[in-house]
Amino acid sequence: MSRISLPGDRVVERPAGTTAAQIFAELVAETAGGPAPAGAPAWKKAVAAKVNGEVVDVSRPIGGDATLEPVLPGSPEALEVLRHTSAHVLAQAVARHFGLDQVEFAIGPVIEEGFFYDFDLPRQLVPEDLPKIEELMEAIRRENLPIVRIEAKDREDALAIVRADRAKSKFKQELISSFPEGETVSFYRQGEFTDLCRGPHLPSTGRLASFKIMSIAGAYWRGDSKREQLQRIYATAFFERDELKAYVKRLEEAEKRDHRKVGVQLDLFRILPEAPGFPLWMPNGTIVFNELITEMRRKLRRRDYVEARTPHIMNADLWKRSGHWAHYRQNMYVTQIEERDFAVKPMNCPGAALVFSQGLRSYRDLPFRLAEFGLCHRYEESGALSGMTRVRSFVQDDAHVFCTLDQVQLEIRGILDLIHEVYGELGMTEIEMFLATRPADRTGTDAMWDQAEGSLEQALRSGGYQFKLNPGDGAFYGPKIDFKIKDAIGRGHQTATCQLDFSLPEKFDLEYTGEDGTRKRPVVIHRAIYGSIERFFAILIEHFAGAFPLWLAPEQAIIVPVSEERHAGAAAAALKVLRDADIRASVDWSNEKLGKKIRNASIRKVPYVLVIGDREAETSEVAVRLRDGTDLGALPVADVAAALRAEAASRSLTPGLRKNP
RNA sequence: GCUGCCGUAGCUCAGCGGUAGAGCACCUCCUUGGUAAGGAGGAGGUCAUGGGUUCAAGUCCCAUCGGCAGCUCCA
Repeated sequence: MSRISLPGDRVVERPAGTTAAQIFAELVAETAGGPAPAGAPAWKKAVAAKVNGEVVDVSRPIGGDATLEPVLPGSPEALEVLRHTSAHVLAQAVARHFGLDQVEFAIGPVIEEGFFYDFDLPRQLVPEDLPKIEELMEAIRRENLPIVRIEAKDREDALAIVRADRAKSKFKQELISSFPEGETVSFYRQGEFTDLCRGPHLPSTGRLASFKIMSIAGAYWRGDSKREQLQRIYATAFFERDELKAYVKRLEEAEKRDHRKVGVQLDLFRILPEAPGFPLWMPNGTIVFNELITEMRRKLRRRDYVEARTPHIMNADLWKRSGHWAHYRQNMYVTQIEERDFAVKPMNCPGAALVFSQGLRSYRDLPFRLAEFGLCHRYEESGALSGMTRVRSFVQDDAHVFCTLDQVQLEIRGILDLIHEVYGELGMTEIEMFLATRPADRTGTDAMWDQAEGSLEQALRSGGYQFKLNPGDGAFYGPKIDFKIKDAIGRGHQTATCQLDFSLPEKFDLEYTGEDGTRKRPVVIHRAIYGSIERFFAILIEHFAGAFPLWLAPEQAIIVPVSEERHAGAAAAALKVLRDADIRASVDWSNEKLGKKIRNASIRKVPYVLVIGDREAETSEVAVRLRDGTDLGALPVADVAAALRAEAASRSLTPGLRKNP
C-alpha cells in the first residue's frame, strides 16, 4: 500500500501502482470514503499530476508513499503540458499532411509564448499549408486519441523503437545516441504517431484546447548553421479561446507600436539602403535624442560626473594595447591613413583610459566618473540588423568610473539607483537584472574576483534589488550586472549594463598615487544607462506607442486658428508666448477645416492642441485639447504656457493641465 | 553570414505575360470652416539594380543590393 498525501491534509491509502487519474476520479465522485478536499470537483480537469513535486502524466502509476496534487488549467505547469502535447499534435498533423514516411522530425519544445516544431520536409512549406495543418490538428483533437507513454529498456531498445517506426528518424537516433547511458528514454504514442519525448502529456488528444499556427521560419538542427536546415512551425495554445484571442490581439497591438513603423509615421528616423544599419536621425527624432541626453547630463552633473569626448578614429597601436585588435577586430571598421592602420571606435573605453591617464592622478581624484556620449561603430552581419534595436552605429551614454576596489560597492549602488531612477521616471518598471560571475577563462586573481563579485552582490542587496545569477557569464575582465527590459512585443532587450574591469587599467598602465605615496592601480566600472540611445529610443517609441510625454515630444503644442485669416494675429501672438516659455510650438496655417487640423495633430501625437477662434482671440485665450481628446475649454495663453513649461521641466508622464473636477 | 519570404509614387498597397493604378501626403484654385478627413484640378514611378526567356516582362528565370522572419550574435 502507498500512503498518498493530497492537498487539504487528506491522506489516502491505495495499492502501489494506482494512478493519479484513478485517485482524482474517486475524489471527484466522492467515493473515496470521507469528505473530498475543497476544490476536488475541479480535479477531473487535471491535465497532469504533481507527484512529490514532479509533474507527471496522470496515468503514471504511483510507487511508494507520495504527495499528490493535480495540475489544473490556469497554472504555468498545465499550460506547458498543454503546449507540449499541442506540439506533438502539430507534428502528427504535419505527418498526415505530407505522409508519415516523408517527414523527418527534429524537436518540438515549449517556448515562452507557445511552442514550435522543427521538420525536414520533402518541400518548402507555403502559407496555404498552414490552414490545412490546423484542420488536421483539429481532426486529431476530435479523434480523441489516447496518449500512451512507452519506456524503452535502454538506449539500444530506444533506437530499435525509432528504427521500427515508419517515420524517418535520423535526428531522433542522433538524440538518443547522445543521451547519457542509463537514463530512461521514453516515447509518447498517439494513434499512428510516436515521438521521442520526456513528457508529461495530456491524457488524450481530445483534451487539446485553443491552438493557432503563428508563423514558419528556417532553423538549423541544433542551432548549428553548418548542420541541416530545417523548417520551423511556430504555434501557440491556450486553455481558453479568449486567452488565444487576447494573445493575437496583443500581437496586433504590438505591431502597431513597432518602432520601425512609428519611426516612419512620425518622421523620427529612417534607415536607408544607402546606409544599411546606420540610422538617419530625422529632425523630430533628433529632438528626442537631444532631450534624452540633456536630461542624462543634468542627472550626471548632480552625481559628480565629468564629460569628455574622444576621437572616433584612433590608430592600431591603441587598439592593440586595448586588446580590441586581437579580440574584436572582426567587428571593427579598419581604415588607413598615410599607410598606417587606424580603426573606427567600437567602444569608448580606450579613449576614456587615455583621458584618465593624462597627468598623474591622486587618490583624492577617485572615484573619477567620466561620461561620454560616444558614437560607436560596429560591424554587424546584415542578417542581425533590425530597425533601431540592432544597428551598426549607435551612441552610448557611456561612463567609466575609475576607483579603488573598496569604492566599488558604493559606486555600483549609485549606478543601480540611477538606472532605476531613469527607467522609473519613464514608467518602465519591468527591469530584470542579472549578476554575471567569473567565467572559466579570466584575468585577475581569485581574491580580486571574490571581492568584486561580493561588491556587486552587496550593492544589489543593499538597494533591495531583485536579481538573477548568471554563473560564469561574466566578461573575462570582470563580473557584471546586465539589465533587460521588455519591448511592446515582449522581446527582451539588453539596455543598461554595469561591468567591472580589472584588465583595462593593466593594459593602459593606469595609476594613481595612494594616501601612502605609492603608485596604485585603480579598477574601472563601465556602465551605460540607456545603453545605446538608438535601441533605447526604439523601446521608448514602443513603450509610449509614439505618444511621448511632453518633455520628449518633438512637437509639444500646435496652435490651430479656426480661420487662418481672421485669427492670424491672435495665433501669432500665442505662438510667441509659448516659444518664450521654451515650448516647441507651431501654428497650423494650412487651408483646412478645424476638424482636419485636429485630426492631423492627433495623427502626429502632439500632446496639446490649442484652438483660437473669435471667442479666444478676444480674450487672449486658447481652447485646450489634450492628445486623448479631452477638451479643457478656454484658458489664458500665459497660463497655458506656464503650465506646459512646468510639465516639461518636471518630465511628467501625465498632462499638467487637467479638467477641473 | 545561412534559410525562407518580400521589394510598384514620399507613405500604405492593388495590378502577376499585352501601352503603369488607388487612397493618404504634396502643389494650385475654390471654400473661412468651432474639436479626428470640405470641394475641384495638378504634379509625381526607366515597377530595387543587372542579366536572361519571350513577338511582348512589375508580371517568368538567374544574379546582386536592400527589407522582414527565424538561426547565430550583441549595446
